[in-house]
Amino acid sequence: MARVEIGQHLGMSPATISDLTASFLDEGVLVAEESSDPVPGLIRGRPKVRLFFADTLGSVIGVWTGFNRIELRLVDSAGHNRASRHIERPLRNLGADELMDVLAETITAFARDTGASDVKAIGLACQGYVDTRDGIVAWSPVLGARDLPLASGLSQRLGMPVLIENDASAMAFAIAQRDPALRSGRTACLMVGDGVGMGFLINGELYRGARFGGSEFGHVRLRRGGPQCRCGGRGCIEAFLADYALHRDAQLIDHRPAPTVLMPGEDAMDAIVAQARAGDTALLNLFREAGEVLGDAVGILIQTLEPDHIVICGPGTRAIDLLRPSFEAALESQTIPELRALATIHVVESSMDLLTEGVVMQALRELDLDLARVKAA
Amino acid sequence: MARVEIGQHLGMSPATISDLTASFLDEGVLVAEESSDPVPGLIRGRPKVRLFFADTLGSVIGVWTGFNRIELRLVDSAGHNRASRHIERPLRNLGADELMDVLAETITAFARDTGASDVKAIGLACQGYVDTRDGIVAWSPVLGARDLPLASGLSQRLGMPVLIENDASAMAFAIAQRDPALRSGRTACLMVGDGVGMGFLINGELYRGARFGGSEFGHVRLRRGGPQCRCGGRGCIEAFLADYALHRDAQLIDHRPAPTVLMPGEDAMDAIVAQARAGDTALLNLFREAGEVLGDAVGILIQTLEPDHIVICGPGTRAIDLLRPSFEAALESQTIPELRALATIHVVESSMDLLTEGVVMQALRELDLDLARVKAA
DNA sequence: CATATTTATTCAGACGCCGAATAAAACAAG
DNA sequence: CTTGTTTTATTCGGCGTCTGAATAAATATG
Repeated sequence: MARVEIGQHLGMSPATISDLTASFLDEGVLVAEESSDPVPGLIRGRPKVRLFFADTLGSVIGVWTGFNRIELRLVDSAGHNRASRHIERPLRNLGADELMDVLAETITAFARDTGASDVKAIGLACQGYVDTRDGIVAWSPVLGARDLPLASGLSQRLGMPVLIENDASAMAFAIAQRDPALRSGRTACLMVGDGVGMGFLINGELYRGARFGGSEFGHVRLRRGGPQCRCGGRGCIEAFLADYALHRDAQLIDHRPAPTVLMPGEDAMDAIVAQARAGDTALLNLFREAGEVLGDAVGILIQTLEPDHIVICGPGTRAIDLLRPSFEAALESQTIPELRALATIHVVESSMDLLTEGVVMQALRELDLDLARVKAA
Repeated sequence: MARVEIGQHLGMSPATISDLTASFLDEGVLVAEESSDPVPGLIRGRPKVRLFFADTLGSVIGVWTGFNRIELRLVDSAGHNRASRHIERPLRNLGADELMDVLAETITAFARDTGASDVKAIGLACQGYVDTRDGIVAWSPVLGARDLPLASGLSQRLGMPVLIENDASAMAFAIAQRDPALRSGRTACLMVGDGVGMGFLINGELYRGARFGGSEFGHVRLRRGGPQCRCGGRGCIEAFLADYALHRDAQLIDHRPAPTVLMPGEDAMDAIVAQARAGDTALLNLFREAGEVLGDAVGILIQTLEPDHIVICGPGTRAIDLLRPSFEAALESQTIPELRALATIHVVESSMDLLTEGVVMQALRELDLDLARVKAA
């Protein structure tokens, strides 16, 4: 954050950083820290002056569209969280126009209610395969539509640039921004929640596939003839680990009819976990199997990508204690020890509101790469 | 190859290329094409003069160590193949020193016999997880030893730099050098032969994992409790598709005892394929299952990495006609159509001697990145 | 032979970055 | 209070890379 530190990060001399930052300071894009350190301790020498982005350059709204929920967050140009909100609203099977109308209205209402008059861009994270270059949702387990031009549609309605991103990718990015260790080397971030997604980072940058999207790792088939998945297939990783899958299978154990609501709420999931922790063997078995699938999944990632870091995150980590024994057994039974030893496994109990932070940061980065480069340091 | 083309590839102006190449031409590193095009056709304007690397700058020997075979190739600095040889020699379970002695002697004899007195470096491709930075074979299904410092050991014996590489990575690199389309975007190259390996290229550069190695995708477990694999596990992709696996299972069908030789020769494999093509239902079943596993494997790659290109190569392609129906069915049944459509699937009937070409090119690239940059264009 | 077309080279200049010197801002010691 | 030490920031001359414009070179067309 201080000029010297920026230089070290970027491998450039302090002189260069002074040159570059001078113009930004003149323009008011950056501001220098006012106060000196209150208790600088035993450090000698001229104190470093940290630089921050000004908070007057406009703000960005980050949005996550879940299965039956919308999360919103307003962030100013200094990166400060100004407001956030979540709304219960089923989005499944809306028509394309209807969906975009609902999203545009929700975003407009959020901006109005929070008094945000300087919104410059929208970052939107959603489930499925997202073409981040053209702003198209190519495929989604939630939205019925395929090849939906979501970014242009929203951009037209809102009159500002809209960037869309896969939700697991946004989460991966957010988590890596919090932990510098995850920004070096290869980090595979498995998000378990509404579904299962994977964001993959190489040296802090999101891996992009053939159509500038991320991975659909959650729909890798692990068990032939396994349980039904939202994607229409059977035996996908998601069909064992996602909230809807655990909830459905828990209902089936109780011989209750298949649940009418496809996506359970947070409290329904908490109840299942509590019942399992209390010793319900049938439920424990369910989590044991889920842990095994998680171990198989992480094993595939390790054998295929040799990552430095594996992150398991999202609401699904609420039951990590129940998953862990079978997870570790499955992982060990199918990975080469030398490779397994290379990857450190992190469990990050992140909630979905971290995700909106990620999509905002990614949007800022895309919108102004020069600024982002300085910020990244 | 002509200056203008190099500039277009590197995104630089022709002026810059002239500057850069001028010094190389003076030093004799590059040579300009003498003859004008014999039949330039209907092209107007001053004809382009192509530049080549001189063939007098020394040569490189590329080596592949298989299960019971060593392939050698001598390439001069212009990239011309000067000589090649293969030797039947079981390498399994040799001690570390013994193995390196054998390799050093084989390479020395090859250089002597071919009159190559200007060998500047060795590129060596082998199976297993290779730390390409430190030149260490961290794990290998062939060599018993683990964390074997193969590069330094051979370098000491031969008195020249030795670069080692995973064999599937080397093959991927070689194939991509032949087809420019594979050098843009993401290319996953699945090599089926002695074992199953995968080389992954991003924009023509080999993907490197946490320890600067490639993937061990062949040892992803696809079928719990499946057949025995060389790695000690069960149900790995390799345990269905590799030559040794097909040969073993073919023997078992005939109620013959398990074969004593672990790795069958090319003619033994050809015999099995011929028998299957003649209509042997049990063998056809074997290939059907192998094709299914191949489809599952490619499905995982597509869902995880969203590659632009999938290449299936290596000796195992000899039976691609037998694999294809079940391969395509398995692939279709478990991939999201939008993602599957992004990846074009190439079957390249490459033999292992292409591999030595790849490891030489990779070695040249590592040894002199500046030259390689020009050559890549 | 003039014209068009494409390739290659020359040259002055822009741009980014750096090293060394210098200035600035703190603390420590006498 | 003065001097020295330490670390941060800025200034400035200069080096190296690359570029655009102009020019030269080499071929085909009419």
